[in-house]
Amino acid sequence: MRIATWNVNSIRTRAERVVDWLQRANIDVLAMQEIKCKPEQFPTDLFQRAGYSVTAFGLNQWNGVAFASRHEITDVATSFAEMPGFGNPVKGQEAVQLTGVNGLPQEARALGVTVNGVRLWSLYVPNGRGLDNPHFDYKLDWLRALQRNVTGWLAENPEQPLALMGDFNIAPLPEDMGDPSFTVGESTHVSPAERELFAGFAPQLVDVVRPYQPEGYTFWDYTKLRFPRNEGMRIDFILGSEAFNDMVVAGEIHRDERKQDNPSGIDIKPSDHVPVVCEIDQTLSDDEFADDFDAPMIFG
DNA sequence: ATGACCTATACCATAGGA
Repeated sequence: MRIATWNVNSIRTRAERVVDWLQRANIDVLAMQEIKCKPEQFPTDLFQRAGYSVTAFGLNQWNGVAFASRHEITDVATSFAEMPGFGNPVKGQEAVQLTGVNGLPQEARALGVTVNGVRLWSLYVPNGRGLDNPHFDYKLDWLRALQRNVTGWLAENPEQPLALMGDFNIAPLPEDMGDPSFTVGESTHVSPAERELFAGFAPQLVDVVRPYQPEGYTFWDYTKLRFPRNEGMRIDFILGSEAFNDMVVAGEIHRDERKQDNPSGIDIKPSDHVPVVCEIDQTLSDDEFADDFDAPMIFG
């Protein structure tokens, strides 16, 4: 099963390009971030015609997360426990917008699903905006709450194949930051606090792509010729539990999707992020329950 | 020269992005 994450920067603008890539890259499950629309505005038909079902969560023109999958999606969650909120309630979304642990309205930044027995989260970690901005504290609190959830989920079931996928808005290692306008001590994405929190997902969760793809960025700012100069950042990740990581057989960063010209010639501008992919072989699973996918269990 | 963008919206200016 080929699993991917992609901050698409508006799915309505880029739907044809995304679906074309799904087919070219033979992707089974895609976690999307920044769909920038409500579920009823999502171009679901286009995905369905290509053989993908869609689960989307968005409140307005900001944020928004979704999954597209060739396999059945179950157990949908639009937030995790104790997720903090930010800002003001979105008008007209009282029915679906939950209140965070801090009393503020939760944003559309997390979507949990189960596919083929694998628990997957599409995550759009808050940007932070600036080290002295309230959004930065929100970012750290949001990550701390996520970490508490991961600890809880794996304490409950240590053998569960689980992956956090998405735009973490953190460049964890020095080599992950190639944008000269970001400086340790002055900028978000590279601060010690953010990097410590990211590193804190280990050893429960590990970056499953980096062993296969040790170099390369996943984002280049639209401005300042960042892509032609290759001044990007590695901020999009797939973090897998031990059971998930044991099944991984490939990891990829699809850098060409940042190019203006689509490899298939579709005239749609690129997102500022590129897809990050991992391939898992579920026959490698040690989980006796996962064996159900291949052969009936023999009891007694 | 280190600048040059992109998206959505109560739309021609602003918010948000990273």
